[in-house]
Amino acid sequence: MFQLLRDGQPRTRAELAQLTGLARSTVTARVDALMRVGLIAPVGGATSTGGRPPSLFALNPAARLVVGADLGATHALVVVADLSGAVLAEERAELSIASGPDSVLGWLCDAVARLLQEAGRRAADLGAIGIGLPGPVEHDTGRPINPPIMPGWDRVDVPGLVQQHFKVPVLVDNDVNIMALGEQAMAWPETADLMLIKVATGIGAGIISSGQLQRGAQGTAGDLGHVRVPRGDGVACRCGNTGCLEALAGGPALAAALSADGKKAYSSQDVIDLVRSGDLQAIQAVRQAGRDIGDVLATCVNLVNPSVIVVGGRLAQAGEHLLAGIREVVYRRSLPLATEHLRIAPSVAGQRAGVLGAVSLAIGHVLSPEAIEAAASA
Amino acid sequence: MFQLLRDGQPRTRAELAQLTGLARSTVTARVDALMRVGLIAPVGGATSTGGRPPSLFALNPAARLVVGADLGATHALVVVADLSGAVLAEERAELSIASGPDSVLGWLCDAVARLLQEAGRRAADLGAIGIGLPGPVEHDTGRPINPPIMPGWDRVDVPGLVQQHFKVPVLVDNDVNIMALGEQAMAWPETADLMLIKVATGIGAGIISSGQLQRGAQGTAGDLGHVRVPRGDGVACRCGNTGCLEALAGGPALAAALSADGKKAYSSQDVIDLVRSGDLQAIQAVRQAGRDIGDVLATCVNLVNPSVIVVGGRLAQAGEHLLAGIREVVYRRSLPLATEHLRIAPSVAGQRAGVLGAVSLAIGHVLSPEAIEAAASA
DNA sequence: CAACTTATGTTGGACTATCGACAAAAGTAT
DNA sequence: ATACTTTTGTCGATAGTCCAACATAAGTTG
Repeated sequence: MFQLLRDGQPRTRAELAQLTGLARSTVTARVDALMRVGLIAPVGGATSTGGRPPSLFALNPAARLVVGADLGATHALVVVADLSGAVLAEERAELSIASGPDSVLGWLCDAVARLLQEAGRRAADLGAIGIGLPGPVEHDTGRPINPPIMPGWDRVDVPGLVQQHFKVPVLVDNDVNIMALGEQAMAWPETADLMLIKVATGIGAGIISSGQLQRGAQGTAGDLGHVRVPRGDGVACRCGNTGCLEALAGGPALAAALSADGKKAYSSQDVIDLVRSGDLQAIQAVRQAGRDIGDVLATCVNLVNPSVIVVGGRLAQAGEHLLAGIREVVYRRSLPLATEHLRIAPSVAGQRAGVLGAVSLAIGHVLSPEAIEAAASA
Repeated sequence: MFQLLRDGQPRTRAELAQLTGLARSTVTARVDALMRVGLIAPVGGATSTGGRPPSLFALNPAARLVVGADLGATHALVVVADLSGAVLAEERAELSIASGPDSVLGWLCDAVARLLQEAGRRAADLGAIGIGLPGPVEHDTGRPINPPIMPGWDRVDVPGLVQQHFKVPVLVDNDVNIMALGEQAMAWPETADLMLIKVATGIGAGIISSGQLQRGAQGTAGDLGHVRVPRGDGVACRCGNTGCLEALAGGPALAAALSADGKKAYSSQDVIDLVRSGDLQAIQAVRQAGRDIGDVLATCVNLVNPSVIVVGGRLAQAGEHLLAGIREVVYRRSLPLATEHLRIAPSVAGQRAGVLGAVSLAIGHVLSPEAIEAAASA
């Protein structure tokens, strides 16, 4: 019943009675309980229609706080947000994930403490913490599993470490997965089948199907970086194989290709700068990268049949060129049935997709029926 | 609580009380209710351990019947089964799906009536009907959507037509999806992430992820037949595109390739016969088809990270050659993380996978908590 | 056969959820 | 101001679920 109020839309008791089919008195009782806990709050401004004006109330976003953290390979972003997903305070740091769990999570906990103070709230107001990590994660336990770029993190009990400082549920997931959640929360709330493609140093996909994040048997679902593409024959990849998508269309690969042509491009950012400055070669390279990615995505579209593909990650910020390349191939190669209603759109959240997804994950936990039940009965 | 008995394993009241944490008296009450409805029945043979011997009981498979139907392009198979999935009677027919819904579903209903009689049961014992169709289906409504090889079926209300004869829930799904369900029920009951590949005239995948069948936004998920493969450059496909997997590794494609070499191969069956007779060229062709399919599957494995891939469909009956080709490429091309615990296995159910999946779908509906609740309160 | 052990059946009561009806509140229309 | 309308608050009645304790049944063990 409370789930009706999750959207944050104000309702009246009479409306709820109508929607749930319960008696008005029952609705009143439950509303009272939720009000006492503070999860819902009255909101003024109800106009009478000839009688006593109804009293509106809605989810109280300030009832609890959540933390969202996006820990990347070389940088980290942490925010404190309310239950509506509005960011109250944030902190960014250049921080190498390779410095290990103790160092990184230590910084994280310190940052959370600072952000709470900045927001003028206390640790007791925290409802949950969501964390995104750049590698495979066993979501049920919150442990990274054989992460390639996170030395020292293998099977570390991340929730346990964080809970030494904050005694709240800690939800950990892959960074691409939480980006997918973030984009869905921001831009596609009605879409149950969404696929997010992150194109940066690596290339990965986060899949939301039937409204549920698909993590796969070992939590490695969506790893598209090392799929073989025909055009890549013979190109060596850091993974040891050849012909990987990442070795062809990843940021470092593009930079290398351009610098071989005499351009000054050593990083993904340089590639983007070149594109923005109108460099034709760079534009062509990015567009071709889009085509290569599209080649793989065409298969993915046929396989999972999403209704939206969101393209995010650093390289997606190089204008429409990447998107154009992807669209070009996907719409040509995928089945008409699957592409008929398929939209391919740029990321809305951009660099904040990850952290917003972590927030969304945490909010989802705080507002889950079980958590609400526990809060209301306590 | 009833869900504990779904597995069919006999339990005692005391065991159930232990497992559910409920009081023994509560368990007794519920057990009585289920017994009155007939859904569970006593099963003898309990040995005492020093006191009064416990009375065992378990799901009563005979309580309800279900119908499973696998309607293929040119043939149809219908069975009546009990709640354990045991087939009580079956009927097969050479029947073209292209003869239209009225004709095909008419035959289906007649066949069900005959099978019920054969099993000595009445229509009132029916709990649900599961149907598999060779094309995309909108599962919620049971309507085929733009099916390529089912003229006259577009958006037809299949459940409605069947329910004119049998007033029970009718569940419709894609044939590959129900094959996946069938294999899971038969051979991999513990596996939550399973992918079934059907290799026959067409090539398709049924994906079960986190225990749930993935149907995609329009119900076309798993359509791998028209993915482009590098080796297929220039080969025309019936879909109008070129380089499709199906045009290279589908049954007709293999037959055509072999007959171009002077072999007598006009159908998928001929190819299988050649392989079984030890024809080297045919074996090589099938193995190469396996490699081509493996090429696509490698991408799929990285994307959905299943723990089992089951290879079924007509061409999978040509011994281990197809499987060998698939394994060869998948284990080379997919990420070590994803293949570490991946098993690639032949179909156990074979030609009956589809119909058993339809049975499984129907049983799942009959034994769902809602259906049980409704039955117990009635 | 008597004592003991284990499992099942039964009963009355506590607790909760929900409803329907009535009373009160807070406006509008005349 | 008065009547009317619409919404909200309160209270007792009812049904359903679950439990704890007791009584009974059906074996084993000495």
